[in-house]
Amino acid sequence: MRAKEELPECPVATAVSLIGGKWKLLILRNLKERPWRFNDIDGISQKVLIDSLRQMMSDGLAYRHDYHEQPPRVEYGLTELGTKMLPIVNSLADFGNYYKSIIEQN
Amino acid sequence: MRAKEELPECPVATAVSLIGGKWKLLILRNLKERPWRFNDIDGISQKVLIDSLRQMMSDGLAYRHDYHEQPPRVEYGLTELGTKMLPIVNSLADFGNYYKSIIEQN
DNA sequence: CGGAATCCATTTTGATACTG
DNA sequence: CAGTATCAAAATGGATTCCG
Repeated sequence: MRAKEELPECPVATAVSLIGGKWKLLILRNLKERPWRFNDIDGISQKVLIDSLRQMMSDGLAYRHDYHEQPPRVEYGLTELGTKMLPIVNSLADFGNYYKSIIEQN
Repeated sequence: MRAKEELPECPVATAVSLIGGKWKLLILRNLKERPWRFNDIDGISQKVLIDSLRQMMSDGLAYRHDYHEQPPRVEYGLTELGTKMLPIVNSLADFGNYYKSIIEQN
């Protein structure tokens, strides 16, 4: 979790600081569907994926569970706090669909 | 407006492609309040501001009105399509407020 | 498999000075 | 005031190699 002092005053800016960056919203979209195993996201590289996940974990939005198996198996998912972000994903999806429908009319 | 072919299939990815980047959501937050004149946004530089606004205009989300006065006066605002993004800003604000309230409890 | 660690290229962002 | 132009700095992205 962030320290209070690091957060902007504006709530929108606070949220942006948590899910900004090129990929976090898409990661969120995937985590929403199901806790999931490494790999399998669009065109994101391993480095960027793991970096993003670690930030989300340190912000209290995602968790990681290691099954301690061989071969390795881990699982990522949203914490309860993380699930509170789902309305953001939904409003993005709504707008995306609307935008696409407008585009297609023309 | 974007061409259909440039848009990702996923609606979330579509929305992210429109409001991604470090500043667009904050610009959207400001445009929401009122059509407004240049300058006066947090710590954003003129260059980034104008670059972002131009992208938003070319995507059909924002408009620019030039009053053709001396000294120059222009006004930026959201198009009707742009206002359809406001639920995104609202969900961000809701989450931001929630996150801050959690932080303060600890 | 699920990473970690490097190294580097590209993209974004930002600071400053200048113009009509 | 509302921008341009230029350049520097920083964030981000990606490829590759290595490890338990």
